[in-house]
Amino acid sequence: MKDLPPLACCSPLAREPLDDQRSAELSRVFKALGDPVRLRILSIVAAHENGEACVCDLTAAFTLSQPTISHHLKVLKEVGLLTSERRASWVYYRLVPQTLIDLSGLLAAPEQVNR
Amino acid sequence: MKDLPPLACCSPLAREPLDDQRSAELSRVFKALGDPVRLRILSIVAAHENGEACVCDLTAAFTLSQPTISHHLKVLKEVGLLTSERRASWVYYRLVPQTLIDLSGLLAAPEQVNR
DNA sequence: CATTGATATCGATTGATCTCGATAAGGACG
DNA sequence: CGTCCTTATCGAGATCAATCGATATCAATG
Repeated sequence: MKDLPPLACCSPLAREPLDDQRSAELSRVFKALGDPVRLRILSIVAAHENGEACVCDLTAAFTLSQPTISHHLKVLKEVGLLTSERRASWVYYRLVPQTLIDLSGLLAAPEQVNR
Repeated sequence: MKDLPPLACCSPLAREPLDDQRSAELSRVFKALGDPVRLRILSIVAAHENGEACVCDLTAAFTLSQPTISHHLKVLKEVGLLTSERRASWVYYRLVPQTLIDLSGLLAAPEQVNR
């Protein structure tokens, strides 16, 4: 039995070679993910009741100051990973699923991700 | 007809709430992706003949200095996104598909990524 | 409308990162 | 073995990012 030919293309990254502008856009989103605090914030928001968490939930989960959490939330919002909604005194954050799906699809094709 | 209940969980991020250590590991990989030059390097390597490219292919694709490209390659290699192999005078880099697949699977479940 | 509680913004500081030129190290080749 | 070519490492300069305390904004409430 012969070996299968190597895949011509192992990642969607290769199908659309990134030009300068696209790589700049994408890198902003990955850079936002490139901080442990921000990753945990996303994880907490995603796992929280109703898929949303207020700032107070988040400050409670870290030993960081409230302005620092607020800063990280702003970064995540600016790149389209989170949205926010004010309800009374509280601001609730939730994931933007499509952004995560887009990134996921860029890194690997769905058929590669079998679990 | 009633609304469907909201998904309990829209991203694998939520299934395994990230602890301190895991978020630190993961953020290192995302941080490596968080630079436009490095994203383009990955893209060029992936799209290159046989899925590999030597450093000279990469320096030719940028206006950056050779030490700068070498630095970015080191960063990508340290987090497991690239491997390298020396053949004669040249060093060839290629993607590590599993790392991309793992990240992809963390951001979105395969069934979310329909294309 | 003054007060209180929740969140955002500002300015400063400290530490990390990108980039480069200079140089070292690894290999081919005459 | 000296030279040349390719790649990696080093050290420095400049820019960027994380964090904090102080303070502003916004909404509820008495």
